[in-house]
Amino acid sequence: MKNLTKKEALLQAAKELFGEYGFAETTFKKISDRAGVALGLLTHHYGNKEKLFFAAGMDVLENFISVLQQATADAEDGRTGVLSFCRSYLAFSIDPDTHWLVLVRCSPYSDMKTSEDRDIMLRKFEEVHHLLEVQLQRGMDDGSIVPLCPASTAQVITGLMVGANRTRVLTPYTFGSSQDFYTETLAFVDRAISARN
Amino acid sequence: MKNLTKKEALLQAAKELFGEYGFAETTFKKISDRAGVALGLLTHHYGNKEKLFFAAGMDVLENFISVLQQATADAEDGRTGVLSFCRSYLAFSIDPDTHWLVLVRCSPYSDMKTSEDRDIMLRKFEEVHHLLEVQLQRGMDDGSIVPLCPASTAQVITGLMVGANRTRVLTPYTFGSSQDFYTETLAFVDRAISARN
Amino acid sequence: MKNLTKKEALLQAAKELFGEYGFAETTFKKISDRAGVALGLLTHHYGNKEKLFFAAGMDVLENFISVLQQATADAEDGRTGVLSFCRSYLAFSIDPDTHWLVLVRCSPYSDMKTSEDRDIMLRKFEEVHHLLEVQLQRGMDDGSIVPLCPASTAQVITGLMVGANRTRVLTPYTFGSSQDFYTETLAFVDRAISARN
Amino acid sequence: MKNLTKKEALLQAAKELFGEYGFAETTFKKISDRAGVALGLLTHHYGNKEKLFFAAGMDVLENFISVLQQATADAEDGRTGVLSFCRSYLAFSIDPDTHWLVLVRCSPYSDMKTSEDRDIMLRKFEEVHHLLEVQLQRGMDDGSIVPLCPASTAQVITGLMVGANRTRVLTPYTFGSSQDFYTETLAFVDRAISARN
DNA sequence: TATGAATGAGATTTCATTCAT
DNA sequence: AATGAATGAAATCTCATTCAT
Repeated sequence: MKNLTKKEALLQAAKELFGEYGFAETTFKKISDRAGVALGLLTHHYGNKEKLFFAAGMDVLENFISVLQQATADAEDGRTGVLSFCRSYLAFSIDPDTHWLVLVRCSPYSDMKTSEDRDIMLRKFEEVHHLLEVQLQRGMDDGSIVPLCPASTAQVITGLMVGANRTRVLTPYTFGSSQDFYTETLAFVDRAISARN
Repeated sequence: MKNLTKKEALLQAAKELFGEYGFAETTFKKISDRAGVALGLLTHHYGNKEKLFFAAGMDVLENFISVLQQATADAEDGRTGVLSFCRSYLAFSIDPDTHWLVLVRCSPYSDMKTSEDRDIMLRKFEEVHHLLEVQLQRGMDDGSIVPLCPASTAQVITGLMVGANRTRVLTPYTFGSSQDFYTETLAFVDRAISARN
Repeated sequence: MKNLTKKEALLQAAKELFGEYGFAETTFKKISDRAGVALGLLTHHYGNKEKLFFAAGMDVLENFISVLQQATADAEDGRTGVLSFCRSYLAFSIDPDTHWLVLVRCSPYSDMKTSEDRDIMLRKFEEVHHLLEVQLQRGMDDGSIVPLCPASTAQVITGLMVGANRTRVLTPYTFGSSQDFYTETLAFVDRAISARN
Repeated sequence: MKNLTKKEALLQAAKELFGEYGFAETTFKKISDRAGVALGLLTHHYGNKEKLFFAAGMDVLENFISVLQQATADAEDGRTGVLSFCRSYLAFSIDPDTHWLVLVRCSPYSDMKTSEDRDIMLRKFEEVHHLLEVQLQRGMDDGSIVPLCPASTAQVITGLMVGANRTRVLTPYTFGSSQDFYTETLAFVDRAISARN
């Protein structure tokens, strides 16, 4: 765990702190202290605070996307693929090792001001939508999903993931175990898309 | 429009600026300038920046709740009530006069740090969940909605509203008219809850 | 001397410090310490360091111009007016109460980067050229000055003032008393312009 | 043009950047980037920023002096020598290949703080004065120049060069072609020193 | 209630210089 | 000679909040 370069240690600390305290409440000092690194190294390696913020988010996003790719690749039909996508999405978000919260805070669904860095993330995030859209189309083709518009339904389901996830990680509203809440969410999606026999 | 007390002018300016720029980027100076009012009046009337932020959000939230109350009260059955709730939610969010964005930024689904003010909003927001839950229960009673857990389903649907709304007001992802996107969202909800005959 | 507002005290300290140490070596801390005033007052009253720098210079420039106006107004003919202009210019520059050095450092003849503030000073400085030009024209009209182009000669003479003054206040090159050096300078100008009989 | 050692490339870049942006606005990074050379070489070869600044200036000054030597050596009498000195001074300053601006910024007539490096330049600059003084003395001896004090007149004329040059390269005040302005300047000098018959 | 000058802690960013490789 | 990561002091500027008027 100590075989990190100083640049990597900085990114690691950034993921922890931005996730925990958000952008505004996280200072250069906190980051460099936690990373055990000189203050000036932050701008030396990452240019400025915002770039580091998005670098941290992008790192999580890339891991996230590869998990989703795996999950959808293994599915036997479109409906299963969609549900597997959703299950992995939610599972990733509550895994303490993923630093999910950084991504919540700099994703396109957060309220950061637009910036060049944000635009890059915006485009990267479209890969997530695409993965879902592919499964929806596949489900319509194989008859496991009712007829619907794949593009906009992908947005609706992503929206549901975003909202359910925020309910879970930002609010105190999920009574019962979060497992239950996520199970309900999956059931909701299933009812909305699956072709009944 | 000019018959505002200075205190009201401050709240008005706060709704505009917090909505447009967020909490951190909005300063006392900007608010008092926009309101055309002395800087010191801000603490005088509202105590501090955070209290003003939540006062602005609460003002929007109260309007929001009364719109939702109206919408659900008029419904003929549970399913219609739920759909009416959702339609009003989304319509409110794109009405330029409601200052919806402030609420987005200080709602429980945003990533503000916890504080006394936030807790108040948290509790107020439960009225929204309650309105929806009532319609879900009603729909199960009158047979227009499939059997499900009203409490957690209310959370799931609220989550969907939150996510769909963020997609619409924060991201550039809604191709087609936003009307279309919101229509798809309502159809999605309907498929997930309505009892088919 | 103590009946200064804090804003005035800041300008006073700025004139002293910018004059003595130049722009780069003068810090907010030094200025506010010398003025006995809070650090933040500097941006509160003057916006930023550069604006304060030019405010200090403009203050000196305005005093300078009114001295030159007086000096030229009293002259009996054009040649005397020009010489009086030069004498006053040089005298002003070695009067310890005028804070001349600030002006040297932000005048158009210094090497500050262009900025909005600098442009204002640039235009103000043209009043100096104009005063001199008027006397040159007058001298040609009354026969005390040889025929020449008043506009460009005004620039040449101003240039000479700038250079002689810099020799005097920035370099160690003026052997003999500076009085002598300035006397030589005036004699030089006189030889270059006066109509001999 | 590419047959520069890294040390020379550094000096070249320094002349360009210090000339264009001044001392404070020029950073090690900009210099090493422009030179295409590692950052650390700067201190390695030149010790520190100030030494590099003056090394750049001294390089220009040495070229300058040899041009002036040539110009005065060729003159047929003292008056012609002085005018040739002035003409060469001004021509050198507008030749784009000489990097004149660096010298403007670190010459004794600029407002750099005193330092060991500056003292060296100060002494070197005296050679310029000396060249001029020699021609003045020669002109008095050969009768082409009116009786005057050579030492202080050399200072006055150098001052005029400094000021005229600054008018030309730092201010926007020279209307007409700069050629015209420099011609006027030479005529002014001539009137002030030449013995009329 | 109303004003805006005053405060100073704190944040980000810059950058000359060092040094291990 | 050459590299560029690393350091941390220092500078500018921001801004919520206080307070005298």
